[in-house]
Amino acid sequence: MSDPPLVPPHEVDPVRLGAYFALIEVTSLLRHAIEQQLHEDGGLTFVRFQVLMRLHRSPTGSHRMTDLADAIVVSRSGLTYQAGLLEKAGLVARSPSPDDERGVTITITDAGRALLGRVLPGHEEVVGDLLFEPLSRADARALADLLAPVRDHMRAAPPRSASRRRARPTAEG
Amino acid sequence: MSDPPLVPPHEVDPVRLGAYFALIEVTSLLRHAIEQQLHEDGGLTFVRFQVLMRLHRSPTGSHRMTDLADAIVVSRSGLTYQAGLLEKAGLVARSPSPDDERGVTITITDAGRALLGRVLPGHEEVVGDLLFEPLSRADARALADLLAPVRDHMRAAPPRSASRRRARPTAEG
DNA sequence: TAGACCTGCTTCGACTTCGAAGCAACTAGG
DNA sequence: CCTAGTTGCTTCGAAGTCGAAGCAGGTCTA
Repeated sequence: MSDPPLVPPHEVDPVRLGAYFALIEVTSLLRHAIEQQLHEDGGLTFVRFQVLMRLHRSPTGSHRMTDLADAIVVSRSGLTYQAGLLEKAGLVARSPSPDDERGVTITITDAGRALLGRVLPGHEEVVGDLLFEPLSRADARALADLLAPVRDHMRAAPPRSASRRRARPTAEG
Repeated sequence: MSDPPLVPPHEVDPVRLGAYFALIEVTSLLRHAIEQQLHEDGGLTFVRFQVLMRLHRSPTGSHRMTDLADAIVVSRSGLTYQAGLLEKAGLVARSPSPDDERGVTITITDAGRALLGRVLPGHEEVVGDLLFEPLSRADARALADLLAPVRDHMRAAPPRSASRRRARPTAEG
């Protein structure tokens, strides 16, 4: 008798819990719907779509591989794989970076932009219907204003397993 | 000359765009950090963690497979796979549902709850540090209040490729 | 009760994803 | 110029994910 509790009881802020759960659930559902639309309308996955979008929105139409991987939050090897597929499909081109021989620059092609043109309307429709339908203009702005600092904070935070686990306020610089 | 533009120019609400991008980026980064912490602290993936959490928070400690798959937004086959792993590890048990012979009820074990107990502190730390650090209490509440209706709307929406693509207001019932 | 249909779960094959290891090219210090 | 260490990308094997197909168990209608 009197076993220690399997999950030590601790009070979790229910407001935070609700925000966290809703965030995970909303993006899971949204991503799922987006994947489906992209697949139907253009044979794309969300990752490949993000690659094309980032390149398309870049002034030069291109990026270094590593920068792109960080931007869309995917592993380097994962991006290599997807870039290979996109290249085989003629949607991007890869070339050695001019300044650094080991670097690879990935560039969107006209075919890539054309595919985006075919896929974007449906994409906007899905996002509009699912994410923004229940949100007023002010709500959308509020959401953006809440998430922007969070994103900046996460980007600034030690990218991977640095610190953590030693949250004690030590005197290290 | 005068080729048609590859991507037809259309005005996208920059506020919506910012909210959408920030949402995707924030959850991608958050999920990445969470996966890492769960793996280090308990050899769990996020999906397996979600399974255990849902079961743990259920009054009976159990769920039907299909309901659980819908709840955590994963395919049925995917859940079957993960449930197999969790069962092999002794963290859950599967049994035929009492009312419906083809249904399978999955139940968390004491070992499953114990593992949660070991993993949850680190989990809360990561979520707190990354997601909520830049947010005030009021911000967290605002975020939850914004996302709750979105979640409800998404849950209510036709789960998969229904309607869409015929957004034109036709006279069909 | 029979037949047709539907549902819940699992199996299967294809694809995606990751981290570790490998390789080429930069950089620093002598 | 060497050597050592670092950085950028790819290859490789292991694991996770999905949808389609399969199968057993329900449900409906006559």
